[in-house]
Amino acid sequence: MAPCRKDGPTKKTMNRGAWTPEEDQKLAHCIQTHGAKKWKTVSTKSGLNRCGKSCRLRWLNYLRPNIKRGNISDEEEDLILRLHKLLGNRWSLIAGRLPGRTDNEIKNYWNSHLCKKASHVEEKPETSTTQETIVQDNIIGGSVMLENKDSISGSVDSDVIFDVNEFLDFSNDVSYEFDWVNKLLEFEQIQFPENTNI
DNA sequence: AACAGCCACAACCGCCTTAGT
DNA sequence: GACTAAGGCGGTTGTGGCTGT
Repeated sequence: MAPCRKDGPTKKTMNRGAWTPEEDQKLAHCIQTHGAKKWKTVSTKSGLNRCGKSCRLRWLNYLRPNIKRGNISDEEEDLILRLHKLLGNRWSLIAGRLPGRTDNEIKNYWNSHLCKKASHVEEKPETSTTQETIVQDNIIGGSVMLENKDSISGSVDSDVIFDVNEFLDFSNDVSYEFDWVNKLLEFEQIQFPENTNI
């Protein structure tokens, strides 16, 4: 969609750039009243000369409660690497598995830190892109069917089936639970035992 | 001390999807 | 079903701070 629509303030008259503490305060106050969904309403009622998208971004990335900033742990980093391998640049999905982290933060972290790391890993021979293709090919139609691929593993003796909707449904996860991660890592180890030491 | 280059990150842009009419 | 407004997402850019020369 267009960033800011014709009705209301135009691009030229809108506030842009860094947010001030006063703006943050106004935004937080307005969201308390109107909720963090109706961004058009929030942007107009708050008196901020910002478009709804800008308000949304500011809230989601900085003002939202329970946000973790900085200090991405080794565990989280490893998780990001693995998830990126599995999901690609689906930052919102990846962020959904890291409580308190935002897609923007993860995206930035990836671009500035992990991108190099990942490409370095890929330079090594035997790091298969085939497996990625297989995983992606299998995430179709609401379920993930991971079949026994002799050419890759040869040691798997049964099909593994995930419900991708369940797998990617992050709505119920509040705490830092690793059940799903374990599931993923187990799968990785079964399918690609040679590639578990990222 | 001054400058250049690099890096990290906040914010913006534009496309796509979804919801409402 | 067509149209419009709004939300969501990923890519990109701008800028401030840090580091090396």
